[in-house]
Amino acid sequence: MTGAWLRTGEVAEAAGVNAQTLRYYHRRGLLREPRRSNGGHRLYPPETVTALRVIKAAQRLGFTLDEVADLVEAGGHRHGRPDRGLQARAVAKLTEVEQKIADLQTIRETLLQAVDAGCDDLMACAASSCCPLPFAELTEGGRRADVD
Amino acid sequence: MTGAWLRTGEVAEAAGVNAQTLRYYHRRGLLREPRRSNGGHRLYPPETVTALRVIKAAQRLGFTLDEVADLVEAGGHRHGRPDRGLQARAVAKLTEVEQKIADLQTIRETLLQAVDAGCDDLMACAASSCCPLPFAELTEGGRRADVD
DNA sequence: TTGCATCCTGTACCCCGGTACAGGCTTACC
DNA sequence: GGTAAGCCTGTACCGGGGTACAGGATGCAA
Repeated sequence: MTGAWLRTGEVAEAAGVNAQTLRYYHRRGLLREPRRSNGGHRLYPPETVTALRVIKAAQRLGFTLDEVADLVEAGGHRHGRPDRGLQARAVAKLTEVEQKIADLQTIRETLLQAVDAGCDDLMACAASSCCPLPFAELTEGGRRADVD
Repeated sequence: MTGAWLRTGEVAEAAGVNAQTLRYYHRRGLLREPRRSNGGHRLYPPETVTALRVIKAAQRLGFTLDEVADLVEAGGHRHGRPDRGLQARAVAKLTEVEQKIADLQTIRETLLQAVDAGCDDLMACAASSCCPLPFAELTEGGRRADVD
């Protein structure tokens, strides 16, 4: 089973990422360093392409690269750990995503109101209070802004 | 009318921002440079606090600082320009926000499916295709990812 | 006048997810 | 064995929105 090793560029192209990104993921601990040729060139097993697709999928689901690194790690040595990573983390991420959707919907409402009100100069509106824009600090009265 | 000038720290505190942020906004063209004391200290009119609140409100609505700078500028010399900035831009931003909501809802669905399916190791799932996660490139078949 | 808080400028740094470049070595093919 | 494409390393840079720090000048009150 020595016929299928892939070089950096081949892996990158197959997974649809930049070759530099591979090195970056090694640095970030998302990919293990593969074996090397005598001359020092990396030689990847074909599964690496799958690993990259997994990483990209997780990113699309809103996980940061640090979180992805955790997930991969958790998947790796999940040999009887009580952790059971993926489920719990997916649920947590789901909550985050739902919060973000709610936030954006608030923003949407506000924009709609602003358009309806037809105001045309922010400073003038702020002065005359004709405008429904939330000039007061939302971040103190409502939910915290430092969360996202 | 010379009793109400505010110093940098006073403005910053009244508006709930860091004093350094004021300098940053000057650099970005979001605030005009105010008058100075003999010694070179900035002396702001009280409206500056309102201006800062407006900027923060616009940010909360999803405008970037560059966009806010445009909006402020447009509001300022809107003396017969055909531009009529705020309305058009608010509508455009509304579209963006709605797109983001739609994207997040797709992500939400996918996460829900992943949780339902109960898979626990990304790599294993990717290999066995038991898992409903979109490991293939969504970004090519579906909507473009370079938009946001 | 002295002392301390505040302010000034310029510059560097932070996070995040990469991307680019320089200068040199390896591999693959003819 | 020559040559071009590809790969190696280290380092610097991008954008977005700030924050921090150094070293010096001012402002204000006692």
